[in-house]
Amino acid sequence: MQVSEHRRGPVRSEAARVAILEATARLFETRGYDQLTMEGIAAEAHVGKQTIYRWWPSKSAVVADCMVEGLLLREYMSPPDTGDLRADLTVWIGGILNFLDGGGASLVRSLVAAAIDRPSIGERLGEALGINHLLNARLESAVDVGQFSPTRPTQPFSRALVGAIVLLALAGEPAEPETAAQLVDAVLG
Amino acid sequence: MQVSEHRRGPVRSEAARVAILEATARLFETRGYDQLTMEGIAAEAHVGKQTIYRWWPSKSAVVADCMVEGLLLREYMSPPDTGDLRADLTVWIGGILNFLDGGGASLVRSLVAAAIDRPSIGERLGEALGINHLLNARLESAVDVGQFSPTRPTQPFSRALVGAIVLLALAGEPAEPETAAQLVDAVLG
DNA sequence: CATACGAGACGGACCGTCTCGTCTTTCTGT
DNA sequence: ACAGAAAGACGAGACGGTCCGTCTCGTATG
Repeated sequence: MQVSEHRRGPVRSEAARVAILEATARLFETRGYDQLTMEGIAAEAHVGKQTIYRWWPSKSAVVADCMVEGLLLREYMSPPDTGDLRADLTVWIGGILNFLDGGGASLVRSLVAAAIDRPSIGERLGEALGINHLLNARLESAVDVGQFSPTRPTQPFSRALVGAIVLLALAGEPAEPETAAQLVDAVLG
Repeated sequence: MQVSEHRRGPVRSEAARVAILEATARLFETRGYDQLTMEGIAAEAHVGKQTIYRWWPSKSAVVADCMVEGLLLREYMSPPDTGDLRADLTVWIGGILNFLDGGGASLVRSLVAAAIDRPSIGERLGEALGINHLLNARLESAVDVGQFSPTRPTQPFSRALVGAIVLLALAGEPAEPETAAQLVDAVLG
């Protein structure tokens, strides 16, 4: 029984989809979230506005798909693993703080704004940025070596660490050199 | 040499200032931050738009002053002090999570949105909501009783705890009963 | 022949500025 | 001392501008 899986007519244009996501990522990184407009995306991607609205309900949904596709951030997401948890976390957070001071804070603010606008982005943000995956994996590895107590739940720990970083990004104050080490000392004990 | 401290003409109307802040707080709590408009505030406060723009540069600046005046939140900011740090933090965070589940999450999301729009609100948020003051005081108290290591910096610890709560609010998922205890276990160790 | 596409017109919401006429406070001249 | 002028805050709202989200074209594709 040959059943057509497609309606009649042309299928969704992959070229348009990619062009929209890439244009969004491009504008997002240069202009920030609130300067990002549907009309701007359409123009940048050489696409009709209706083509965006046909597949995404809102600006933040487009941004969310940009993250899922890995077009945003991707770096700064994977803590190193040299066997020394405290040192690894300090280096990792130090790198993130440098990124924040170098203009990354506004990008993070924009991502949080997108997450507020559409809570599902918040989950994707957390997952895509490795709150659960990469950082948790590093913590599990530390448990095996006896550097992290098995009684401490890793997921809430990761949430606290990432939450502190997000608050630092929201505050917008330049981080002191010792901020990373202090944060690690504070949460590791 | 009599030097006048005032320009000529009438002084700023305290009635208008209070009416604007109260109208903002009222609309903010019922409508949320993005539904809050300058024109809506002006109408609700029976005030000309120019009177708002004369004293505040933006919507988020008005919201910031609402917080400074204590017209927003105020509860949920003071952790108890029974002498048992772990229990106190668990109870305190549990109360906040209940508040978030009961509709408070969208209010927090709106406040974070305001903080993004104007970073100075972020600082005021932190200060006014007790990240530094009340929670730090509770931690210092715990240091005196030997329940919190003096080598752990209290300010970054507070930031991590509040950051975790903010992320929970942004995620929008209802909190499990054990979430508060898990978070405390994760950060206290 | 059904449907996605690029392009863009359209009404609506809200922004931030401005311009009214009115009222209140302080300075100036007699 | 006292009238009036000067300055500025006030409520109200008109105005152009930007962006939204919907819609309607004609074209291209399966």
